Amino acid sequence: MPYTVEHKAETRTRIVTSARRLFNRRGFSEVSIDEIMASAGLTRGGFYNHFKTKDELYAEAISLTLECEKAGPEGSKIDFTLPPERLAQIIISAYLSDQHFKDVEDSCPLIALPSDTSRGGPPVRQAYQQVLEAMIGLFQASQTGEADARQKAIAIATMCIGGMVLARAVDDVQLSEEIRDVARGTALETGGWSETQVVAAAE
Amino acid sequence: MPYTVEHKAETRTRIVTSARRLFNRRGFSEVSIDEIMASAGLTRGGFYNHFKTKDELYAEAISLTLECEKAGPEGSKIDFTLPPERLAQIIISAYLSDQHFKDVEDSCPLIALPSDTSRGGPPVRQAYQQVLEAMIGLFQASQTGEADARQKAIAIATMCIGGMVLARAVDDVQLSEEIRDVARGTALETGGWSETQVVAAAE
DNA sequence: TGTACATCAGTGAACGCGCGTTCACTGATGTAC
DNA sequence: TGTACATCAGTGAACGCGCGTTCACTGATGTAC
Repeated sequence: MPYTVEHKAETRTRIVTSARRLFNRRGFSEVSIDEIMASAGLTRGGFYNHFKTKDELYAEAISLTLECEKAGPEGSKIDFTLPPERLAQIIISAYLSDQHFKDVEDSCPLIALPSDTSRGGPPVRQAYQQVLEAMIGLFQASQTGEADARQKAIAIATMCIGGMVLARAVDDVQLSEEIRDVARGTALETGGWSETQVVAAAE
Repeated sequence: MPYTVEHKAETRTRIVTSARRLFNRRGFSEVSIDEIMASAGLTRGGFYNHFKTKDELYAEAISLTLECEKAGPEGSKIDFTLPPERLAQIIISAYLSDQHFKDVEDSCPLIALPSDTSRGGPPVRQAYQQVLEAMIGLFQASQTGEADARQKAIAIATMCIGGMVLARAVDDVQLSEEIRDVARGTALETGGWSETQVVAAAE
């Protein structure tokens, strides 16, 4: 048996990672297999040793987020062992941060690809849902004791994702910031925290 | 001068309307000029009598919403002469309604095309921003007297659009409804209204 | 330990297809006489 | 009022191009002897 199983798995992951970055920037249909493979250091034809069709990639590109780190941008090394309440506050801030806003390629696919996902088949949508549920679960864990913990978690997630989606679509940088500021404030307030609290926690 | 100016303007509008519906369903890049023209009852070549490139259509397709009716789905004839506070409540409910959720083609482009817009040039983004600002302005008008009227308006808009974007991307219908319910409740609460109030107002 | 071999990940030319755009044309129309 | 004409909205064949996918191949590798 030539080449190890690990070798093939590694190559496959490299393809999915390249695809995720390109999809985040330009969407599913505007990225060609040629580009994905070249970006992974491979050539066109080899793609079909790993995937049956291009569509098969979509779901995997979105799910990739779950395997590496739950939410938040690549660069920000968030400590997921923190107590849930503090973790939630930090994630809200990181999610709506300037860094995450600008880092399109490595950003959360929930922000970059909702429209593409809406138009996709069940596999992509299920992957999207799974990542979203993970995010909701994270916020829900910060609301222990609250009767409407899940509702609050959903509201916070909607604020974070919705705020970033709008901030990215708009042309004016100032409006973009304004939306993110409001989203951050509202999300924190919904969670029962004030903005100053988070700043203090970050120090 | 053969054919009236109105005739050409009408045809142009017909093309943009067809494009808007197709874009809403499948996104900018997945719709061909052939399809748009056929859907408008015309043939391929004529397109370039009205537009220089395909890109020119994107902004116009999004702006179209402003000219016809401000926000809300095509079917729901919303009375924009109502007092701002009641109008806002009705719009929130209509925006997150089952009808608007299912009517993809005639839905608000803010929901259907945020990802496509993010990847587009300044004209599309400006058009998107204009429609968003109109929606924010509408909610802001319902908050007269409030010091943070604009912030509240932005939060409500983010909830409405973000909620619908997520509801459309997710695979499970129940989760989809759950998100819209939470978004509706939170948006109304942010505006200072209760759910029951709106139901009463609708009767 | 060294070698011959079978496997299969990766290559790159080739395929058919549909796209955005161009262009020579046609024919419905408003206008000048 | 009736007609000949100029205009230009709309037509549809044609263009070059890049896409997703296929396929015969190649050559690096782990394994059997």
